[in-house]
Amino acid sequence: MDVQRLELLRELADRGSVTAVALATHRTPSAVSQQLKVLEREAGLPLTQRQGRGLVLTSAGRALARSATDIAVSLAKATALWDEFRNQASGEVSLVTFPTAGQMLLPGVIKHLGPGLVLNCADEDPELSDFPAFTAEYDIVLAHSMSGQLSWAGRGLRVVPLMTEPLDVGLPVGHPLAGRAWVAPRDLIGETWIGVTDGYPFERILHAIEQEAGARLSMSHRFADLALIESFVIAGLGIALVPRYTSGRGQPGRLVLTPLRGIESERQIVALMRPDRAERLAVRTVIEALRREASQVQQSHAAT
Amino acid sequence: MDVQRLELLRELADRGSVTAVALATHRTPSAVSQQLKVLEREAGLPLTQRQGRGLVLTSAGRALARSATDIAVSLAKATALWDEFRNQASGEVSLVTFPTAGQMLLPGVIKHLGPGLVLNCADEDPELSDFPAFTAEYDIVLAHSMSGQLSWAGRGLRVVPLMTEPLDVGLPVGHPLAGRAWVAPRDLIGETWIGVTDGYPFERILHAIEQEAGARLSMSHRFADLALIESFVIAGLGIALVPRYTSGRGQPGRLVLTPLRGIESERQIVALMRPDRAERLAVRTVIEALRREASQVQQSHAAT
DNA sequence: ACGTCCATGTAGACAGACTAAACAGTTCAT
DNA sequence: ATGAACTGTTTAGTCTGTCTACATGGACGT
Repeated sequence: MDVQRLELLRELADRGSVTAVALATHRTPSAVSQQLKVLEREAGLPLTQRQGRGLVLTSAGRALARSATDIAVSLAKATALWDEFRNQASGEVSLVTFPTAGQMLLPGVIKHLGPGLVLNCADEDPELSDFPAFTAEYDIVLAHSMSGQLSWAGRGLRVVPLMTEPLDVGLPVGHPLAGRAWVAPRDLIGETWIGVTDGYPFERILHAIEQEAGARLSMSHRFADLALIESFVIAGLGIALVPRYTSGRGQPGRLVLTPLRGIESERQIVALMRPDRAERLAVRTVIEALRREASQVQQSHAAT
Repeated sequence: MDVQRLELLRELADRGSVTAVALATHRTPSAVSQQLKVLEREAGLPLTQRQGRGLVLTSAGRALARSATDIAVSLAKATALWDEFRNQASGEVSLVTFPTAGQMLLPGVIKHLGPGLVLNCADEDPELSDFPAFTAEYDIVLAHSMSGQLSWAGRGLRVVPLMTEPLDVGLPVGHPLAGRAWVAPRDLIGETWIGVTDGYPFERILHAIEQEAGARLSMSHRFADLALIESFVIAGLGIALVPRYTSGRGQPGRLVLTPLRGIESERQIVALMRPDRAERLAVRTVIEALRREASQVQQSHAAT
């Protein structure tokens, strides 16, 4: 029962193909296949099964892969303890984010990171992305979900809530509602909306508004990029739901954010991690920095 | 941070010398030394330190060895889960016992053990033995202690209580006290005692009797072997404290066991294990059998 | 039927952990 | 004081095991 081999099985469970595992672990597919074969012989019963041209785990294989995760976690815990002992958060940490969260949090985080800790960031369009899948590739995945709704529970991932960001109604200067301290769903009937592509949390809130107001909303466009949506709103082509902390940066003063009452209108920004990676000291350090930065952003907005 | 190397460090912590580790792991001392050197280089700071002609762990080394134990435990847990999955308790289990407990429990345990599980037993004289030290060599160590008093707490060992066995006063047939249902400490003043060698739990009870009765006891001999003590008692050379469930087998009917009241007179029989070994399915199975057997012995004596 | 995508065999190269033997320091006895 | 016996370490060389490179054999889509 070699740990390395078990790790390979776990990777197979995460990535779904021998080739992907080989790529991720800097090996040839042949090597992976051979090691899995040895593991299977040691285990005493089939762990994998051919399906089409691919390979899937048997129930036994999944069970063993779960155990492999436990081992990986306790191994990571041990090395983290060791790093604490020497108090140095070693190594590199990789991170993916969706654009707005990255813009809001990452610059501040990277500035306050100690030396010897390298944070490699990347961004990924949220519309077409399966956030949990990225945890195989990156140490930390910044994702968003509706409040209360844990879309990715039960996959065995570590979920750390970072902040909840209100979603306001974005209005152009001069709009009839632009002077109001807040608006209710019924105020919004008859407006033209700039929508976002499917899969966004915004979507559900719009439906909730429709439900509450008792009328359908007219949706004129569908964009993924926030800056694009904002420019349309500013141009008077419609109104939109926009995240409070990350809106209006491009053209300050020309977009009016108005809170929406009567509906819980917010998105939750969380960090997703594979449990073993979550234990690494370097990763935990970054997570801590993210939480500090998030609460700071929230406070600075509450003050104004 | 290789697991095998960490395991070696852990063994060093347990056994205290490179040679001992080499012997236990079927390697040459050279191999052990080399691997420890590699580990030290990986760890980044000294783990061992020469002391005299031996080698001791630094505080850093001890810390890392502790982590290594955690890893070993979770690894053992995983393989145990796997064995459960295939429901077969694989492999061999080694056990040491002091003579009386072995005589009382082991035959019954071995009889009811399933196939494919081999139990290797050995006995060790309890007088000169440091029970915890045997956990390095054997999977299960049967040890005894005074009730309530955990002589071997805090060493990071798993302790499973098996039974508490009363210690009665052994009298020869025809002794003035032999007809009594029970005796109190004051009844025992003036008797000549057959003692046991130092370190035995018996010792403390004798002291307690002295304290309670307010008089010193005269001790004529000191033996380790129970059968020898019994034969002296039967010969009328003195009386002795003997464990209730394992006495009088050699010459039935010639030794009278009389309960001692007014003093807690019992010994606790426990199983000692290294935490990682305690997780193995085969080991857990044996422990379960031991507990069953122990409670059965206790019940059968309570019935008479 | 073809090329493409998989996983898997086979042969050989390479790395790393081992043994054997010589070495160096400490302890203890004579 | 000196040698014998014990530590752990170094060196050189062997060997096991994991890797790569290349070839093979199915499964899918066109």
